[in-house]
This record gives sequence, C-alpha cells and structure tokens, in this order.
Amino acid sequence: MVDTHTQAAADDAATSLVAQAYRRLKADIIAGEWQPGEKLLMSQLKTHYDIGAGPIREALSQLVSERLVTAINQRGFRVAEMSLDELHDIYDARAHLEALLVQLAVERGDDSWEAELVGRAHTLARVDEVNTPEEMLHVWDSRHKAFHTAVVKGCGSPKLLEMRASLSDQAERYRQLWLKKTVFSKAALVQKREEHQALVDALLARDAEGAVRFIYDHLMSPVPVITEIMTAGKKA
Amino acid sequence: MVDTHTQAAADDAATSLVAQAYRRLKADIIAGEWQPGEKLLMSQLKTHYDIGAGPIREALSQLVSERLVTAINQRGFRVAEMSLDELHDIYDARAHLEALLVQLAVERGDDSWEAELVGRAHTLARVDEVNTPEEMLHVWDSRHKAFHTAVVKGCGSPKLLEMRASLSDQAERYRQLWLKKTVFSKAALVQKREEHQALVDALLARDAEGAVRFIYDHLMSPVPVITEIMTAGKKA
DNA sequence: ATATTTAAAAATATCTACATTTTTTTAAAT
DNA sequence: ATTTAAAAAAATGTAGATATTTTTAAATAT
Repeated sequence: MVDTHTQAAADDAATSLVAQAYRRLKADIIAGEWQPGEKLLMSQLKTHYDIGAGPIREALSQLVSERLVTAINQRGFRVAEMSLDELHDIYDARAHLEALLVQLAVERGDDSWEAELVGRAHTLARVDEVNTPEEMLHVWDSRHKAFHTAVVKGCGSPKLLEMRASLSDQAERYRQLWLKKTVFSKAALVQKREEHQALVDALLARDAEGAVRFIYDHLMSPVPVITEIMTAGKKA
Repeated sequence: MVDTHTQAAADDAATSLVAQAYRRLKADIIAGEWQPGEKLLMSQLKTHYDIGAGPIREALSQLVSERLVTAINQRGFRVAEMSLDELHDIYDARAHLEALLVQLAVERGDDSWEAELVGRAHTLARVDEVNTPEEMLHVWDSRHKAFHTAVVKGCGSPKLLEMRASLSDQAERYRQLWLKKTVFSKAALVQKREEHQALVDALLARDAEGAVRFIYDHLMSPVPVITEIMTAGKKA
C-alpha cells in the first residue's frame, strides 16, 4: 500500500522507480549516508529503498556516468572514492571552467541577466534575517548557489552550463566537508557580502579581468580548509 | 551458441551484456544507424542486439546521462534530436573548452608532453602514404584525433579531459556529417599539415595566445560546412 | 459526409521474481 | 602458512506479470 496523501508521495508516484532510486541514491551519496568506497550491495539497496534490482541498477548506471559511483563487472557497485588528488583536480577544473563562463557572461550577458544577478545578490545579502545558525547556513548556501548560477547563466551556453553542473555535483561531497565545519560569524558574513558586491560591480562594469580573477580565487578558497579536514580525518 | 574463436568475441565474453549493449548502441547512434529523434523500441532493440530488456535499459540510461539519448517516463527512449542551435552550442562550447585546455597545457606541459605531441604530429603528417581515399580519410581522422588529444593532455586535469571527451562524443554526430562530405585534395592535405605544424611551433615556444587563437579557429572551421549540410538536408 | 468522442484492443514500457553464473567466504587438507 | 574444495553470498540476466500508452474502429455529433 502506497501513501497517496502527501504531495511528495504524489510527485513520486508520477515518476518511475528508476527516477526515484536515482534521486534518493544521489542525495544519500552526497550526504554521506553511503560512504566513499563503500560497497553498494544490491540486497541492501533493495531492502533500504524497497525497490527491485532492475530500477536500482539503472539508477546506479547513471551515477556511474556522473562519476559518483564506480562499477566493476561481476563485482557490483561502490560509492566513488574521495581523494586529495581528486579534490584538487575537481576544484581547479571547476574554478577554471567557472572563470571561462564568467568571462563569456561579461561578453554576452544581456539586461535580464543583469537584473537576475542583481536580484540574487540582494536576496543573498539579506540572509542574516533568518533564525537559527543551522538554518542560516542552509539558507545562505542555497542562495549562494542561486547567485553564482545566475552569474554564469549569462554565458548563454547550455552545454557549458551542463558541464559546470556536472563538476558541481562531483564537488558537492567535498564542499559538504567544508560546509559542516563552517560557522559564520557576523564579521565573516559582512566580508562575504562585500566580496559578492565587488563581483557584481565588476560584472556590471563588464570588467572581465577583474571578475575572472575574483571568481577563480573565490572558488579555490575552500580548498586549504577541505585539505586540512581530509588530512586530519585520515589520522583519526 | 556463441562464437568463441575470434578475439573480439572473446573480449565481448569478458564484459557484461550491459557493456556490450552500451558500446554497440553508442557506436550505432553516432554512425546514424539509429536516426536522430527515432524511437528506440525495446522489442526492436532486443531482437537487433539479441540482449534482454534489462541490460539494454541500463545501457540506454547511461546514454541518457551522456545526452545521446532522451527518455520520457512510460514513453520509452529516443535518439537525441539534432538541431542547428545545438550544433552551434556544442562547437562553441567545445572550442572555448579546448582553448582553455591548450592554455593550461602551455603553462603546465612537461617534456613527455612535448615528446608525445611532436610524435603524434609526425605520424599525422605521414598520412599520404596510405592507399585508397576512404582509407586515407579514416586514418587521417584517427591520427588527427590522437594528435589533438596529445595536445590537451598537457593540461594535467583528468576532470577537464573528461568534460572534453563528453563534449567530443556529443559533437561526433555533427562531425560525421562534415567528414562524409570531405575529400582531401593533395593541396588541402598540405595546408592542414602546415596548420598543425604552426600549432606545434606555438606550443613548443609556449606561445599561449597564438596557440589558443589557432585552436579556437581550427575547431570552429567545420561549423559553416555542417550548417550548410543540415540546412540543405531539411529542404530535401 | 466529416469531424469528434468513446471504448476496446493492441502494443509498449516498466517492474518483479526467479534462474544462472561468478565471486567470496569458510573450513578442511596439505 | 598455503592450497584446495565446498558452501554461501552476490551479481547479472531472463521471462513473464502488470500498468500505461497508442492505435483502431465504432458511435456520436456537427
């Protein structure tokens, strides 16, 4: 018997079991519910998600394409490992790609791009109105993502935005490490706000060089922190 | 009964049916055996590849992730459509990305990178020793790809190289249109050779600006030809 | 007569249960 | 400790059951 009362259940019912398995597996892997390198036993997944082997295998196949899962013939699936090498590669690649998109956005962005990004920056700057620290971090994170997505949308290339989204998904597990250790002081929040305002100013002034330099440094800034967390984690 | 005599059959036997279905489907879609927009009927695929629905669905799921196939719940799979818009987006994205990789390769490439790319350029320049025109085109194409792959390898980023490979796969159906219409005259071959030599010279001289400008133009050059082919195809 | 709606039939996609093959574990023998 | 053989666990694949969509054709309305 399936719950048909909540909206979430109704949405779920409208999608295939493959899509449900994909969405839940991806979320759980990014959240660390299944650990890096962990074996994904079919019997375990079947019980946990209450979905048959077929749909689960299909979902896992997609996640293999996205590099969040690895597969070896006759030996099943595992959560993709994390490593310091990959951390540096992903962040470097992402920073260079994002810098390219910002460059193109400065060249190609139109009026609606400007309006959208100014709006997102404004919403992001209003984050301190929120209640608890955890809730604030969560709200800040989602608005921060929305702001940067609005910035790069100006590049006008769906394919480059897809590539960016793919790298962002791959970066997400590393970024979560950083996010969990981060607590925003009032001062830190003010500093972030000023940084983002500087980016907006450079973009509106169509100062490509300034915007590109900023975005590269901005994206690379969590890397030392994450490196430290991962190195410390190994010793423990 | 399965053929176990040829090496290809032995290799196939060592891989899963999913991997076989994936490899064959991808090759056939790129070769145009299944046309853009065509419905991929499960019954048809099962008969054609003599593989069950499960493995075929898994392979198709991966191709959905790679944007070569589309899926709609309860309505099955289709070969991804092709369009002029997508042609321009893919080639523009690929040219910008490749330019970025060349920039990084110039900054980061080491001795073994130089040796590899000089070697590939040399092999590419020797293509006219081959027999028939069709065979020549095929050999030129594969050596040309190997040369450019050697060039970008110098960037040192596995993730950026993955992104490039993904875009190249998506470009491949469009590139095939160009390749089928291309016949190399002796003069055209000489010109291509000189162009590639100029790129090699710029790379070895660590002239990033020159190499980047060249690579962008080089990658974009087939676009007008393909545009013409696709536009003409619509009228017919 | 033509177009639209409806209902039944056929075709198709999706999923589950089970069969087969391969790998891994266990424990006995060397 | 290493090898070997048997047993257990797991992955992969097939066949068929179920649910959905599409097609067909009859009935109704324009």
